[in-house]
Amino acid sequence: MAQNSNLLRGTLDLLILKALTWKPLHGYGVSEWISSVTDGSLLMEEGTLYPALHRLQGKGWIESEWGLSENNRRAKYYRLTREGIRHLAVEADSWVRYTNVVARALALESPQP
Amino acid sequence: MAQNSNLLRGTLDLLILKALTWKPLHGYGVSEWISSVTDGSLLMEEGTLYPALHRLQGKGWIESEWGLSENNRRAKYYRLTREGIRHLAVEADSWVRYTNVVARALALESPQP
DNA sequence: ACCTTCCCCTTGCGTCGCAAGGGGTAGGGA
DNA sequence: TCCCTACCCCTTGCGACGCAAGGGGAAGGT
Repeated sequence: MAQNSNLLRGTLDLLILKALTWKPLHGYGVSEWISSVTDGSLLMEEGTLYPALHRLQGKGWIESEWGLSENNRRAKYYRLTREGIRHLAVEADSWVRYTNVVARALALESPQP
Repeated sequence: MAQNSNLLRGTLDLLILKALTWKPLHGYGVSEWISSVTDGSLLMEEGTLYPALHRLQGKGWIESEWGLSENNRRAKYYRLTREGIRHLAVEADSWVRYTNVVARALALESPQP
């Protein structure tokens, strides 16, 4: 999948929040999760990911805590806040409705071959 | 539908190009088409639309010609170029694949209520 | 004469993905 | 021992672009 930043823009927060619904993850883990659930087709640059995490924390949707990773490394673990859970639901719903509208528009039959 | 510019970003070009698959339209007509096929749920600001049209023309995907509207007004009509048609197909396909991947990720069952 | 609708445009601003840099540590292999 | 890879965090500069807020002008009705 070509890296289309315009597409990512509408789903980045969504994907990160969704990743954290299972358990607290560090940034690296989030990026691994995203890569895995998209069959490696979606790569997230670190220069995209980390600022995004800080942004989400600034909005109060996630909170962080330093800890130790499974590989015995210093890592910052992020967890969803109650507000983050709520926001994820709202934004996911809005995303689904929006994409449905667009999909319907694109599916309209145009004239000519 | 809340005006989420992050979502629009990935679909604006797509919607404009799709609108022009029927027949040449002026900017105002494009915005009317989009509003109509989305049941009025997607409003496009003029400060968004016109620069977008110029951008698409710059890429060679559409071309323009001054004419007279049905209301007897001076209007610039845009039409798809051959390249524009090709690009629309490619981008639409990429959009569908991308949204499918994301939809699948969002549909994964998270633990906890 | 005015007002609404139609139709075009630009500037300034803020957001944000990305490329390109930076740094540091753990563990294994040469 | 030394290096190399994998892991893990971060920032700066830049460009792209949606949007709010401005602008202008002409047609048709009241």
